[in-house]
Amino acid sequence: MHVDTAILAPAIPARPAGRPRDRRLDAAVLKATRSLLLEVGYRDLSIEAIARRAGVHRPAIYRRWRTKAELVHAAIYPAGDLTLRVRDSGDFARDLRRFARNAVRLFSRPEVMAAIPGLMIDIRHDPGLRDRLSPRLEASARADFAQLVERAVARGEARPHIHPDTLFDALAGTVFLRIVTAGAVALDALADDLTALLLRGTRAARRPGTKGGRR
Amino acid sequence: MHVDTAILAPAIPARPAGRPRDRRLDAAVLKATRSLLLEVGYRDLSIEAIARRAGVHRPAIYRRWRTKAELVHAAIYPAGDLTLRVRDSGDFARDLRRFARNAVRLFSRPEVMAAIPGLMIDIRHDPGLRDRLSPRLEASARADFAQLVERAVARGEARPHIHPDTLFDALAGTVFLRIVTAGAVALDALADDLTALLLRGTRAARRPGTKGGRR
DNA sequence: GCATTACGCTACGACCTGTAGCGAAACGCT
DNA sequence: AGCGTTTCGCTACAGGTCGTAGCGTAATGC
Repeated sequence: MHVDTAILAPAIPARPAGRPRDRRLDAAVLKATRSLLLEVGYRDLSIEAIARRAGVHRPAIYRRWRTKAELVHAAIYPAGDLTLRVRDSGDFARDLRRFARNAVRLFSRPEVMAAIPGLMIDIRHDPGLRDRLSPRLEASARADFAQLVERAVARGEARPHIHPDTLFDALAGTVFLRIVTAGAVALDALADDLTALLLRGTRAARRPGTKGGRR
Repeated sequence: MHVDTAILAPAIPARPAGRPRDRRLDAAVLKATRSLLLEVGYRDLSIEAIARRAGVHRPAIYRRWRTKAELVHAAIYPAGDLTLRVRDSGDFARDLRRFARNAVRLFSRPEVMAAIPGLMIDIRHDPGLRDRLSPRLEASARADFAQLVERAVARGEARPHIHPDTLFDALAGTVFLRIVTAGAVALDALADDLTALLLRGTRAARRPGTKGGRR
């Protein structure tokens, strides 16, 4: 956005000189990207087809986004970062469950699930891409989450030495892998189950006296 | 392999009639696939380039594998399924840690990490592909893991009502997401950290008392 | 008016795709 | 020996995408 430009290069005027870009083209291209992403998937998503549907020519797209990955990222943003944020409610268990459910909602969105593996590929291909996308994709959500954990520790609701990033990955990664391997089924149950698992751990209650649960 | 053929279609003789395939071509193609996958990544991996490097023509490849996804799967198998299996040692905590470390080792392999997002994309694209790949990629490892959990519950080491699939996803998905977002750094620490998290949960200890244990 | 940039549009060479077809080779079967 | 079948090396095809270059024209700031 123009805000970014101003921040990154304050010396340059807001209007860069020359004919300004037509914002309607941006919107048309992003919309076409989203719809085509759902219809044909990331692999068969071609700049050519996007341009056709948007009623634009390819050079207009290349002028705005360097690669398909950056275009797709722009098209599905801000789905990623925002929905993974959780306000501190003062009840850590509740916040964790809310985070898990947000993750379920996020990764249940077909266009998100269609985009993420593609972005993973292209990020692996071009390390610079990670630096460009990561801040908006997840880095800021991570920072928020770390605060959440820190406060829960301060309140005595969570053990110290919990690594927020590990917990973050455990929540998001679990939901992601489940949807990839099993599809979008029984996700409410997964969110509750995962929350309970992360809160209590796998261990049996300290008194195994009544241990014969099953068998 | 020929064993599969015999199992899947016992009526068909082991030798299907006609000129037999040259196994050396299989090997050359798979080897070329692995090396090219590392060099150019899944996206830019073309059947054409694989054929060139393997000293083979494209039709010979298409005769063996229907799609790039199936070829890549064949090329990195059996990395996936085997290394995620853990024998029951009688100590659940130990087995979980071992599983986490195995996941780290598996997803640290560059060719595995280069292949997986690509397979995710193509699986999403062609649902039949999932049915063909999943059994070897992870379904059997899941079944093994479920047994491990069941026994731990029977021994009183784990709570009943733990969902093995959730725990499986929590282990594998966490490691996967971490490596995708942060790269292959500090993974030993992650494995230990994740294991502790899943065993004990996030909650502060009620009475730390004589516990404390390691670290 | 001048410089600059975006736009519509066309075009280019390069590459990959999936399939078809040719003659020859390698097997099982009769 | 002959037949049917399948693979192999090889060539070729039509179709698509890629990323860029270039044209004339439009829209802005100076």
